[in-house]
Amino acid sequence: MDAKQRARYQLRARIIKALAHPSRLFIVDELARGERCVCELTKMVGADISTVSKHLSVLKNAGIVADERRSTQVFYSLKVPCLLNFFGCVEAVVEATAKEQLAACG
Amino acid sequence: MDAKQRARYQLRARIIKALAHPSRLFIVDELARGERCVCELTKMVGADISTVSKHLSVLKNAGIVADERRSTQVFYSLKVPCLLNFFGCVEAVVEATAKEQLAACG
DNA sequence: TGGCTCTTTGGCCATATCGCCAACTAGGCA
DNA sequence: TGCCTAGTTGGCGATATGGCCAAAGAGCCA
Repeated sequence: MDAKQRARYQLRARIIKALAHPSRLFIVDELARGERCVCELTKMVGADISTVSKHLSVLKNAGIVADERRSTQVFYSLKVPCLLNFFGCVEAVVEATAKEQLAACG
Repeated sequence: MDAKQRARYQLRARIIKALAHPSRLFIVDELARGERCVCELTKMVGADISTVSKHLSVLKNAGIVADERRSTQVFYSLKVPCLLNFFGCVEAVVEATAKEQLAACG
């Protein structure tokens, strides 16, 4: 792995890392249904608004969501719909793992 | 987000988290071409063998790779080929972000 | 301007991650 | 058995992450 290749994988990892948190996954799923303001997401996630705001900035910095201020509210939207296909795959891993554990238990 | 839903997103996040590291992404990419033993991956990654072994156990615990001992070597293989589609999407984010930055620079 | 709501940022602490070294285990072979 | 290579595990220090509270911005309206 040379320097160029390493830089490439670091970029990718940064994006995936941004998705690697339950609250952020939930937010992406929710934004897939349409734009939401921070206060709406805060209620749904059930955490402090500052925490949710930080999660949103992580997603924004990774290029996954976009933000738009309208009067006093900031609305976030999903920039990358193809991520949704990925979740199907992740779900497949979840199910496969669950099956293995069931099998292991007899 | 109720307890059931939260557990669901935690499972997904655990899998995504396992992918959220440059070396582990590289390993997954490499395993997509065929199985590799730890020593081969160690050479390619260019880190300590203990470090690579730990990365592999992270991927294994997430259900992403499988391991098989053959004599003194342990071969790892990819269990979830659909992840490769995901990388295409991640790459799209990388490129979109790069374009934005170029545009921002004029 | 002051006051209000919505949102972001800074600070702090607890916890998790990463990478190396060192020690240990597994299997092959003389 | 002893010795070798391949791999895993434990431990340590450095660094990053996640959550809350408190404080600061941003925009509206009186």
